[in-house]
Amino acid sequence: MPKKKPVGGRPAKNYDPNYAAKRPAGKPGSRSEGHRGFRAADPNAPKKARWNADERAAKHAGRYSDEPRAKRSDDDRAPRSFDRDDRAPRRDNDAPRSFNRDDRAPRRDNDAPRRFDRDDRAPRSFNRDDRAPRSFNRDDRAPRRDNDAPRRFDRDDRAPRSFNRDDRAPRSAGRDDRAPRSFNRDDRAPRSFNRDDRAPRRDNDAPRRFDRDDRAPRSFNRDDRAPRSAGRDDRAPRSFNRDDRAPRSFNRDDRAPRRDNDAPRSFNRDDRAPRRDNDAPRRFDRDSKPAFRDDKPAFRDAKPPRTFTRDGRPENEGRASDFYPKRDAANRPGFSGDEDVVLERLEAQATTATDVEGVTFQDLGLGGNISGALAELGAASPFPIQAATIPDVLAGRDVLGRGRTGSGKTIAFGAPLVEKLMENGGGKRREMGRKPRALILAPTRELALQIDRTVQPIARSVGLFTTQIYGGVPQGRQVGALQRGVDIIIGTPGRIEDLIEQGRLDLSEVSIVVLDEADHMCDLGFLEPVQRIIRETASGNQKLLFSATLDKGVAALVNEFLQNPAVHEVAGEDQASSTIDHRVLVVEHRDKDQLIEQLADREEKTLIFARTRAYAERLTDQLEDAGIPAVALHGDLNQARRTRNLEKVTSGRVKVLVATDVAARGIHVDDITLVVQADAPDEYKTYLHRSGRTGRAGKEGVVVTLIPRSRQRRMTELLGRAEIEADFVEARPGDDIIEGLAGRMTLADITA
DNA sequence: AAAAAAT
Repeated sequence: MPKKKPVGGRPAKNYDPNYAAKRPAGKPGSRSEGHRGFRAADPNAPKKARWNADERAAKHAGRYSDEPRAKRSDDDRAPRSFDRDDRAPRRDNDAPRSFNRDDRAPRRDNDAPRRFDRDDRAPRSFNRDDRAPRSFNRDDRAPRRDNDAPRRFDRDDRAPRSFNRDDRAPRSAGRDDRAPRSFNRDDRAPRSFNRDDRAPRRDNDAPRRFDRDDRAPRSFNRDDRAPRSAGRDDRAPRSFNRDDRAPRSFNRDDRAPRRDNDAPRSFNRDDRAPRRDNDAPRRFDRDSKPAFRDDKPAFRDAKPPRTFTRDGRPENEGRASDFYPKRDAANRPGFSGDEDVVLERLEAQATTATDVEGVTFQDLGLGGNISGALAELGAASPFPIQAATIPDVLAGRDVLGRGRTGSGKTIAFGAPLVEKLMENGGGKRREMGRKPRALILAPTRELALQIDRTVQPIARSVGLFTTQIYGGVPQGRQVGALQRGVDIIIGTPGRIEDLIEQGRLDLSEVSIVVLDEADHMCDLGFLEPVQRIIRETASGNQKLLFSATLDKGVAALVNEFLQNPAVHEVAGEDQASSTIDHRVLVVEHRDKDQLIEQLADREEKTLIFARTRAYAERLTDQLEDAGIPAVALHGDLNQARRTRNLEKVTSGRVKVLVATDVAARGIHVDDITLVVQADAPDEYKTYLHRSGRTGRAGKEGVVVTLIPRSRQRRMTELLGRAEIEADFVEARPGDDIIEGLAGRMTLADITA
């Protein structure tokens, strides 16, 4: 029950210019001279009472126990619980905001907060890529607060939503397309907060708000195991290309000298030096990772795995390749390459398309139900990576698999995983509260969802159940599914750890662990949670690690958890066989936004990558303001909007998606024909994953990277590591090359 | 810098 600005009749004090004169005697007034409520402090007033320790303790009694709480002024915020079921007690994104409302309520009687709020957002528009982006870092608000230790108020301040409350009702009422989804209450409430408070900023926000808010997401309620959401995600790409190499040079010792001389800015070979400081911890961490050690047989002794055929066909002799290509120049001792790390050679079994001809999923050892489910998903016959890894997975081996983006990795681990569970499942099937027996970890929620869309129908075909465990949504439904009993968990690390700590998730019977985007899961920030989670599972169980850019980074996990893994990759997947056209535009910084606008102004789907959430958000606003419908995808959005925005692009209702690297890996959206990197990536692997969002299923795609002149050298090196050839062209807004890339001119004519 | 849990 938000406070409302009074309408007509009796004006509240803050709306009454004459209030100061009418103010009841004896009540305190403002101490600010010049404020209309100003009243000089009374020198004879009694000293203000202070809490002593006991009183304070009494006041807080019950707050952290079952004992009823002391009555607090904000207890009336309870109402939010009545429109949601499983979220009432503790949960989720909007909970903090509700606190916020109450804390702010006293201030909200006038319009001041709104102005502050706008001020808070203003810095964003100045955000260049190098600015601290996060809106809740607001030093400018600090002076206003004198009472609150907890930082989280900061965050809360930013969503002064009570106006929006008012906005919201009329909005949703007038909207047909929302009604059918009204069962999705969980998603709705959180949604309105963030967005709405931005409204004041714009003059023409109405159409845009429609764009963003009018649809409930659909993917949340998937814990229920509706078997029908046949995943279209994983099947598309049937091309046999390989997109990436893993080589990384290993020496970074040169960075100290470079960092020291900040002064000679003009001599910087690239613009990287000034940023170095940020990287330090991470690089340190990487360097400190266990290098490949000869005494660890895991990688060095990886034996050529069994052939994928079961009918006695000859083994693939002589196909073994270097899993990690040599980078001779960088490999020499003493050579200081750049920050990338060269990987130890690793024998991997390479499978080619011809090896797979005529092979069926049943040949590989999958049962009829599963093969049928795969066919329904559009996978009539196995891709090379699937043919390569499925037999080894069925044989119970640990497997490392590398296949280019969109080569069918999800089925490569998902299908045999289900087969194994079914074979071993026996009597426990469908038992209430049974413990999960397989775990699939992914780095982002969207990817976890997408994996589930593929794995769930396969699992259901043999009577197994999956559930998603990821953050940003109420946990009640997830916990409920666990209590009923599931076989396969698909999720992200944070919520999984959370539920383990709460005692609601027991992984002790997990016999298969899958890490999708395994190299990424070994990056700083992911590695440790992942290690902790894996340690919760049955020791010695089967591990499957997959990624398009699987590299040395996974050694930390391999050495601890894997035993004699089979290592597979797909041969012939080089950039020459790719369907992607790579371009680098050398641009003036001041032209960048306009160029992006011109590139995005096209009929087909465009994906724009920005380095920060703030920049992604700003670009989205800018495109919208220019009349180009666009949606954003980044971690500052609540999960409901993330899902909804992605769905808008998947369905084609919006053609432009502006994302951070949350969308770089694994996400499949049909028919993205242009990827624009508004900021160049720092790592070649990121480049490969981002560009892998286009050119899928053998279709053509274009990747455009915008860089400043100062970054040319660094970009050249990155492309070298990625083994990508790309033209560098200087470009200004309106140039033919821009028109060509956007499809308004024929690109061939321009470049020919 | 981003991502991944909330609070």
